[in-house]
Amino acid sequence: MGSVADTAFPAATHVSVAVVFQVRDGCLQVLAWKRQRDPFRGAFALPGGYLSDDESLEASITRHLAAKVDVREVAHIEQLGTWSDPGRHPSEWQVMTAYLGLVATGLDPALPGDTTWHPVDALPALAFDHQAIVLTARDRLRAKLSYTNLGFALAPPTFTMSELRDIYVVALGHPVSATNLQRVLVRRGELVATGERRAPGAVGGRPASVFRFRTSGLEVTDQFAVLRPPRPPENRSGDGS
Amino acid sequence: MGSVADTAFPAATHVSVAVVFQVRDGCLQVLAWKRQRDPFRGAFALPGGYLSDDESLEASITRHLAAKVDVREVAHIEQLGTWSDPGRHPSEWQVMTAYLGLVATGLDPALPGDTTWHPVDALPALAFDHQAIVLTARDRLRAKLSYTNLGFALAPPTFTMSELRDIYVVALGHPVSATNLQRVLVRRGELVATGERRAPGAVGGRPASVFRFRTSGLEVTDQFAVLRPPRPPENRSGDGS
DNA sequence: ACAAAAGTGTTGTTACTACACCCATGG
DNA sequence: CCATGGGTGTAGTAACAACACTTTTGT
Repeated sequence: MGSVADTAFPAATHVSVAVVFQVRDGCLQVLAWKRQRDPFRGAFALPGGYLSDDESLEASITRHLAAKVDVREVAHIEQLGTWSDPGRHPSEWQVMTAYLGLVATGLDPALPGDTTWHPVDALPALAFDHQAIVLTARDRLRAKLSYTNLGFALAPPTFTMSELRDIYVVALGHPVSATNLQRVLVRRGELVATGERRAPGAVGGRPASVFRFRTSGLEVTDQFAVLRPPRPPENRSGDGS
Repeated sequence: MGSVADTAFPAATHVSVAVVFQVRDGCLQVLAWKRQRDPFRGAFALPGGYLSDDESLEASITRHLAAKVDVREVAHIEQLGTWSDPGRHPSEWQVMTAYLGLVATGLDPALPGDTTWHPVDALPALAFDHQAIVLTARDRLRAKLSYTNLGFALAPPTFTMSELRDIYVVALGHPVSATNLQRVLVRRGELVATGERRAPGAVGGRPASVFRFRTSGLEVTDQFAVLRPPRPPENRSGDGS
């Protein structure tokens, strides 16, 4: 790939890590485990580890994540980026590829003793450059909630609009109207009503309609926010809708 | 970072490559060089090469790019992603991080003999998985032209709206109105008028105003395409702009 | 005068937000 | 019968696209 003068150097080690988010207890939380060894003994770190022989990064992060959480409960995972500052690890030349993973609200995966959820708004000291990675992951999540159907990975299989609204509020960090959220997501085709209704709570109130996401795979629902291509010059009468 | 069972494996080699785009001769072109050696002898490949000791990926791609083009003429560069399929290189276990680079229209950098521009719409056979990388890069460029000021990296220092329109048409692949493009970019604060005017061509026509981009660094200009946070209840008169 | 290119004014549309008001249930 | 939460209807708005029309030049 390089020119003739290039030869393979003693290669950097490559690790994969994952920022796994879940909305639980009313706040956005991230999975981290407590290091027992130097460097950063006692600090929390993101789950991950070394890339193995003949393994893709996707396979690597899935394998390492499986040691911390049941990966069947991770509804979505995507590559965030690769960090390669030579000084990012104190004693090793290490390149890191980070992933964003999402677990639906309501699940409570079994975790090993060293692993816990931490509110993103009140993070403990994190090892290496992991804090910056977490914030990058949160930015990615917030952006994609706006223009994709990524909510499917944060929400339980079915939900009322109030429940979904609460999830969006926590993930986005700003108020969201359940009324308008419903209309936006239904119009985009992300959400469909199941026809069921949820019984009201002890204090009364009208029973809420139950919704689900139409698909459980990532779809871009608003690709061209601006500068969209011109519509083909259809005749506007007699459209088949 | 990993658990106790993890040890460093014989590490994959890591290469960086760049998809360098320029709008030239009325189409979007990408920089590639012709391989003289196996594998893929005779095919074209993206510029790039091995990661060196104590070097970040950004430094690496800049260094390798410098062998093919004057990097001072690359107006913008950003990480695209990392490809790690074990089978992507026929004889070596190789992880690749790809970058997107942009060169402004009008420049004509000196290139080595093995390196040429290729229209993205008529690519020759590319080595490895480089064709997929080029298409990913084009998608990224098209998306970011819509919601950021990334046009600054494709346009010359100053330009008329017709010239800028032609660049956007080629990069986006669909018609763009110069009239509306001006209003959108000026309203967003991306574009400012220099006050100069460009003399009309031989066939006449009104002289065109000359514009420039306000900044030459990436800025997100339309962060919340949807689900934007509610406006704070300001009094709408007397804003300080 | 006329063609060509640039620029302005204006209307229409989409996809939202905002908010008043109505509906269904439990105590 | 009324508080509570859910849902509907509708007005307001930002940011576009579309297009007719006007301005400024060269021949």
